[in-house]
Order: sequence, then structure tokens, then C-alpha cells
Amino acid sequence: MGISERKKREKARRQEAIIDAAEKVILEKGFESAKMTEIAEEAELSKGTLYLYFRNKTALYLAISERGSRKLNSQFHEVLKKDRSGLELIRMLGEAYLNFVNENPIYFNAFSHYENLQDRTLLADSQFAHGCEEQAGEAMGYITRALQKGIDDGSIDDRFDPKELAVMIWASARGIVQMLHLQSSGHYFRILDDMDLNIESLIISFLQLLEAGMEKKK
Amino acid sequence: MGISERKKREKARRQEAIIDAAEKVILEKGFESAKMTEIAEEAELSKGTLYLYFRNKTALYLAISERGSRKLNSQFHEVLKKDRSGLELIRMLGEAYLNFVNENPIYFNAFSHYENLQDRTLLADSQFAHGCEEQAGEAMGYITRALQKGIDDGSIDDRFDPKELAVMIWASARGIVQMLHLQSSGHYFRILDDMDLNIESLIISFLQLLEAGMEKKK
DNA sequence: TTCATAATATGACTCTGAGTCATAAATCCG
DNA sequence: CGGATTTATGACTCAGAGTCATATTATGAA
Repeated sequence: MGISERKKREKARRQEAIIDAAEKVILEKGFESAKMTEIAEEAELSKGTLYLYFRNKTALYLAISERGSRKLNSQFHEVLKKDRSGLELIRMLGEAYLNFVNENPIYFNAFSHYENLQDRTLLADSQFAHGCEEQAGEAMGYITRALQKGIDDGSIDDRFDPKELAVMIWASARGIVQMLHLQSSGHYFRILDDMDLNIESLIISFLQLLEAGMEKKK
Repeated sequence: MGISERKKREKARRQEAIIDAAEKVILEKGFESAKMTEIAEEAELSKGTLYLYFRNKTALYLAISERGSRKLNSQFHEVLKKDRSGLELIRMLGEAYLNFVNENPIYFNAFSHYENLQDRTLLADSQFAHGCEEQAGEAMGYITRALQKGIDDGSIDDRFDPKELAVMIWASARGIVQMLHLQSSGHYFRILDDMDLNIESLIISFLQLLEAGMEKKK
């Protein structure tokens, strides 16, 4: 039936529009101070309508997180197309991650927000939480593929299990990128500033360190 | 004057007691669902009194975070006393961090909570936020010292700047430990479970990877 | 011991903001 | 067109953070 098809599309579109509005408000006020009423206003809807599309505020925030991970994965997807050695691909994935967080800090905040949720009932049965997990799995897939390529082409030592290595790289890169993110949002200013360290060069060194660890020993 | 001395001590002691109560409630209900009233009850005080000791709920949570980082640093301090090579010390610091988070997940949550705060006004002029930064700086100091020792005793390659390396290790270890923490609190279950990976062995591999990267090339 | 003053404690109250629901408007379809 | 169903509204409820007028307790001078 064509009508219910169209209705579904319209529903999806409105959902996206609400997420747009939420992002805009959050960008201005931050996650904590963004109010549902403001988001509704921004979306030119009433508060009640928001709740027809998102069970609660958390669901809306999870939706932002899911959108973010989708976007990040599409960057990763682009990288994997390149004709480079496995080791180079890993480096490029790292850079893509870094750029993504630099350019879209709001999504990184959304990720953290999602990960910090303690109330498991908010996650259960949430299509958005489900989507986030799915995207995370996909991201791992990209890293794993790059690593496998590296092992095959000899640029990465084959003593590693690519899946295990992928998780380590993913997690440690997350830590580094988080530090960058905190730095640029004013946190952690003392640690890094006192040390007179530049974060960009820090990341380059980190990639070098990882690479030195992964590289095939001659 | 002896009396104002005593009063100060009592004030500090009561503050600690409130933090104890807060930790207990949070342990049962999680950060999000812990209510000031419950914490007050647990501490056998009225809600209003809590606000004589902590400007707001965030300040109380920051105090927990500060206490956590103090405790972590005292573990680090113990490690640094050992008579081991620099590289071994780094490994032991990593293990101490891991154990700490395993045994005190609440503090790790408090750290994340602190780092995720977007509203800068909550951090400004907060003695607790200040304390957290101080502790973070101290933690960096421990790592830096271990690295310097490793460079001196030849277990770590001298092509690295120990301060820069310290930040990288700190940040990447944070990412790894965070993954462990999420895993054990039910999050991220798909990524790791689908992959049939054991987190303990993951961490060992991570340390090996780092060590391989840092080790002096012969 | 007595009393004024200051420091500390209390919980009823205010206020903000998330989430609900009775009602209204719009859309669908026979 | 008119009854049914779907979507939208915003006044309302309710929980919980934070406040404040009032009460209690401690202190030190007379």
C-alpha cells in the first residue's frame, strides 16, 4: 500500500528533522541545558509531538549518537576504498577519527553520553541503542579489515590476532581522541598546557608508537 | 585558636561522611537515580544540611571524583616504590589502574561524569574540580617518572619524550580500561562477545603492544 | 549561670523541566 | 459527506534540585 509507505517516509523525515533541531539546540546550550521545549520550538512542533517520535529525552540523544556513528562509519568506509598498505590504512582511519571528532564534537559528546548511561532500562528495547551497537560493530569491521590487509601485505606483524588488535586500537584511539576533545573543550587544560604539549603532534607520536609495536620485525 | 581548628576538622569529617553516604547510595542506584534526599537520609542529615557542605549535586559528585583520583594515585605511589625496570613499572602502573577500576567502578563512573560536564560554570571556582586536575597532574607525574627511569636504565627507547609518551599512555590506557568497564557493566556486549574475546587477555596484549613500541631497538 | 551572638541544622516551600493526557485538528476511506 | 483513525497540541502532573525562614546548638563575654 502506497499510503502507508509514504507515511513511513514522512515519519522518518520528521524524526530526522527533530534530530536536526536537537543538534542545533545542543550545539548552542550543551546536552545538559538543552530543554525538550526548546528543541520542540526549534523543530516548530509542540513538546507533546516530540514524544510521539521519541519515547523520552534519552531516546532522542541516543538517536543523535546513532547518527554520529553512522557518519563516522561512512568516513571509515571511504578510507577502506583507498589502495594503500594495511598499516597506512590504519593510520588513515586514525586520522579520519580524529578529524571527525574535531569537526563534530557534538557526536563525540553523544557517544560519551550513551556510554555513561547507567540506567539500563533506558537502553533496553531501544532501537537507537541497538543501532549504536550495530554501528560500533561495523566500525570494528573496518579496522579489522585494514589489519588483515596489513598482515597479508606484510606491513603488520602476523603474531597478532587482527580482531583482538582491532579492539585495542579502537579503545586506545578512543582514549586519545577523548583527550583531544576534552582539551579543545577547555577541560584538562592544566595537564597538557603545563607540559607545553601540542595535541596534534601527540597523536602523530601515538600512531608512530602503535605502528612501531605492530610493524613486522625484520 | 584551638576551637576553630577543631571546627575545621569536624567540617572536613562531616564532608567525608556525606561523600561516604553518597557513594553508598550511588552504588545501589547509580549516579542518575541517586537523589539528594536519599543521600541526606543515608548520612542522617537533612537535605538542607547537605547544601551547607556542597554547593550542589555536581559539587558532591566532583568530590567523589577527587577522592577516587586520590585513591588511584596512592596505588600509583606504591608501584613507584618498587625496585623494577622502567618498563616493568609502566606495566605495573597499567595493572594497578586496571585493578582499581575493577574494584572501584564507581570512581571510574565519577571520572567520566566529571569529564562529560559541559556546563563550565559548574566547574569554575570548584575546589573539587581543582583537586581533580591536581590529582590528574600527579598521576601524569608517576607515569613520567617511570618512563624516565626506563629511558635511563635502557628498557625504553630514548627516541621518545617521556612527558609526551606519558600522556599517550595515560590516554590510551584510559580508553582500554573504559572498554573493560563498559563491558563489565553490560554495555558493548555485542562487540566483544560476538568476537569471543576475553578482556583480560586483551589488556595483556595491549601492554605487549605498547611495550613493543617503546622498547629499545637493538 | 546567664545571655547575646554566631554557627549549624531543618524541612516546608519554590521552581524548573520531563513526561502525560484529554482534547482538537488533520487525514483516510467507504 | 461522515465516521474512524492517525497525528498534533499545550495545559497539567509530578519528581527532584535547590532555597530560606525558622529552630537548635555552640561559644564566649559579663
